[in-house]
Amino acid sequence: MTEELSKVYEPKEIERFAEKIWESGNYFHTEPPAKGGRNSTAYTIVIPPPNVTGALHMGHAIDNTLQDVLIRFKRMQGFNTLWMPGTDHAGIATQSVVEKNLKAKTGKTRHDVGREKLVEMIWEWKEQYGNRILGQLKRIGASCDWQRTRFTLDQMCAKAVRHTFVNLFKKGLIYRGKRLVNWDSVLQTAVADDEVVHKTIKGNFWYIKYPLDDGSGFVTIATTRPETMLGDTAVAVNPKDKRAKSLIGKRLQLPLTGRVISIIGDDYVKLGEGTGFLKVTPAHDPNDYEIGLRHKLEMINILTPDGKINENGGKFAGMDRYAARKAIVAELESLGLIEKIEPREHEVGHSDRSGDIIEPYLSDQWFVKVGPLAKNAIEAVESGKVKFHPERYGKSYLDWLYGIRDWCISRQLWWGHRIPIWYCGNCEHINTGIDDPTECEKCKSKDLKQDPDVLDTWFSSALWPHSTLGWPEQTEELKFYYPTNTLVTARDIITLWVSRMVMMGLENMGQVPFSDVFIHPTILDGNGERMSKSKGNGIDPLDIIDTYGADAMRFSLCQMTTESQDLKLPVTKDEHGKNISEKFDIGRNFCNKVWNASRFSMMNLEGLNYDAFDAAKLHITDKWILSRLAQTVNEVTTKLDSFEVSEPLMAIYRFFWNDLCDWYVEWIKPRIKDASQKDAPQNVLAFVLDYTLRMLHPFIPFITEGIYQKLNEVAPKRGLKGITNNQGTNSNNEITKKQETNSNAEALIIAQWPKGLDKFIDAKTESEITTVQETVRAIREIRNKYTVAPSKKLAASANAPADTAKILNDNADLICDRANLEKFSASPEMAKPENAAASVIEQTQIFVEGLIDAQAELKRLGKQRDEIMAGVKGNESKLSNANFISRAKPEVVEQTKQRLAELKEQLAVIENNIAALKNSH
RNA sequence: GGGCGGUUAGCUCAGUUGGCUAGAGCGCCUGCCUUACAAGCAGGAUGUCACAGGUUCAAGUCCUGUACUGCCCACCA
Repeated sequence: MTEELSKVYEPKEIERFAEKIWESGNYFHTEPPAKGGRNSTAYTIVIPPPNVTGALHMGHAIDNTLQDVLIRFKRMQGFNTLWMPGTDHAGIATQSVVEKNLKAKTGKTRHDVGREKLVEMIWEWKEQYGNRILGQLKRIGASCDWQRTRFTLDQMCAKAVRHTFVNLFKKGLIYRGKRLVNWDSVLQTAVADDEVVHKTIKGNFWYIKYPLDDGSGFVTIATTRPETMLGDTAVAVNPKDKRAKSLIGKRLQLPLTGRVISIIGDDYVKLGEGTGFLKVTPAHDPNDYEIGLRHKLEMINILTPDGKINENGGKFAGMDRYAARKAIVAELESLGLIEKIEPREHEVGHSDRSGDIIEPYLSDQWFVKVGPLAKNAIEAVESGKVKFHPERYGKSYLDWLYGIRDWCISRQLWWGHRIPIWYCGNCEHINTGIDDPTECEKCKSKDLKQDPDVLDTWFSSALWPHSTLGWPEQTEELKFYYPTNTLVTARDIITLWVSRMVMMGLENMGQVPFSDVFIHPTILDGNGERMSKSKGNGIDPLDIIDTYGADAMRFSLCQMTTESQDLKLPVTKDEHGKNISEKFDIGRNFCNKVWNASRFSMMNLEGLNYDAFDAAKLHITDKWILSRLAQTVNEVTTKLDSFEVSEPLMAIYRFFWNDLCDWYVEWIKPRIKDASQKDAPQNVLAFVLDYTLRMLHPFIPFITEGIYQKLNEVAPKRGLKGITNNQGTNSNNEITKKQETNSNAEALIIAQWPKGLDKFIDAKTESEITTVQETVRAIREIRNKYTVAPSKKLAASANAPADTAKILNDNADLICDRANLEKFSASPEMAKPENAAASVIEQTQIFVEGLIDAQAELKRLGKQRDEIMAGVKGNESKLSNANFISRAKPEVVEQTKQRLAELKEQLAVIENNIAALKNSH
């Protein structure tokens, strides 16, 4: 990078270069100011900690890119900016991956190796894969404060978890109880409601006859899970059912078990549903459980933790539940007790982690009583203390909280935060403590046994915004960086995670954990399906980075980040088997354009003289590009602040490519080569490039930093002398104090975000240049239509109203330059030369001389006439409508009138030209 | 079953409070290797804004309904 910019843009090279700059300046790291206290100069984001189970995919890429955009934007604005990184231990997910691995390699189960050994193995796994994830984040360009990297299971987080549990337990908000929970028979643990995914599967509806005890017949029940009959303790019927009166209270012989059960009446049974008779299995169905409680029925558990029939299943004991289902159906069939079998599709809960079918299972579990916590979390959003962007996602958050049920937080796993509860061997007392208790609080017995279960992963994730800052210690970090500012995530964890962070943040800190929740689109594959490992449709961001570069990937992802809820990302494989997608072309092409425009600039900034700059000598094109820059800065800043990403990025894109490259750079080429004129364009170019790099930096940090460093070498002293003030620092942050001492900073990452350019906004200049550009385009169009060689110089002229003619004449050199003309002039009296092609813009006729193909000209003009005619008709019909005149806003009516008058004039001119052409034949 | 989205050019998508002839990128067509850039330059073609009603002077935009489609939530045997 010490030589001039290489001819070809090489993303890898510049990525490595920029990384080194950032590392050597330690710019990602930040500390609270010495004087302390949370104030408006802090800006904090905590990363949604990726699970250590695997590698990152494009969903993470977009999530972290957007966080980095915000962080870099705010850092440049001078905030003391902390992006807290880390990973999540992801209890079930990680343990099951390691267990599978163990089984595949050694054939052993977790019980073979034991708790301690298994946990050790998982830690090893975590080291390996956690580091890989952090490596991926670095490649994406994430400017996290890596020195603060946390893990949900590390000492600091563990302390926070322990405190939270003990506090809630002492408040009575955590309790233990025997409840029907979602049981995963593969992982052998309870899982939360939201870890259960419902899938439609094809099953059967089995109609089974239960004989009446008195031999007077039978009732028929219908079920999708026949094996659960082993646990039936009643059959229910709606009391309003016609058959109810004679049957309630009667007794049934439960087939295969010989158990006698009663027929009971319960409103829950819906009339006309099934057979009208409902088998009641309180230990294996949530509704039946409720019925069981109401009627004080016996609850018979028929399953073992690993999903087999237990000793209560008689001769079916020991069979897998699905084998038992078959056997039971077969036996019932042979007994003639199956009335019929109907195929039926129904919703069945599956474990999100193991994929196993969830069984409702009665067991002792720990719960959080969420009512009071949810109430506060609801209030936080309803009062606007926490805002969702886009707003509509606030509704799913609130809906969920309004319907919330107690949260089962215990898991029968080994990987996770162990529940800080000790049972006394001598009395019934349940002990808890922030430190491990050594004796029972009540009877002083030393016979204590810790609860074997661990906590749901989300319990520790819920504390993430404050646990990572050191809570419960009142650290300087906690005081300064909490509450955090923005949480960036996808919509699928609004309930699982966002809501719980709000609950726990309010509970532990008394303050919301963040003020804004930025929900970005979900990335789907080309078929519109969600990416997942099992489907094999996930895309590794490193594939994309290898092919297109990190900046190109970031650009494209940002460009796609609109308010829509999904992003389709069709990919194909290249010859090396890497995923590629033309969606990233826009980013790659743009980065290439930035590279080349910068190369051009560097080549033309040699000898830049800051002190020679004279504001009085600014050319109209200089004023124009500065005005465009100022407008763009304003738009970008406003939109980024309101969580728009695509729009501000595309505003810079248009400015950079269409204004700066297509017009300004071309226009200054002659002046910049002329020693007597070069000072203004050189200084303006350096300034505009500098400020454009600043705006682009949050989106494409590597390439902009690389170029900025080069710019610092080529033009160490820059800015517009006498106009732009050297921008100082507005921060308390030690790092950002290093911000520009002159007009430039030592690194772009800490350069000041552009501001205060409103003085450059110049509507008159912009409108004049627009007139010039339209004229150039009209001439080019004619050239193209006549396939005039680009190198051939032509002569052109224009008939225009006096004011327009003046603008055109004043800028004739600009027009000649961009339309490749040898001469151009305009006046209100200008006549159309013989053999000239003509075009009409507004009140102006453009003539390009020497083009005499009458046929082609007629065709061109005919088309132009049709277009204008359509406009005339549209406006006429509006104006002939009395209601339009009377009801539309006066300025709209006035506009329409003017527009119509203009169009009519143009039409007349074109028709004259057409007539003249025809006559000349 | 409840809730939230989507349907705009061949493809992937923008379109803020209703208001000039509905836009971008890619792809396509024509002409250019013009000393920053062929990953480029100049120009061009392409739309019943899903469908049906309604409100309005005016609807891609607001309202109602329909169709298709995606996601979230949900204990129906």
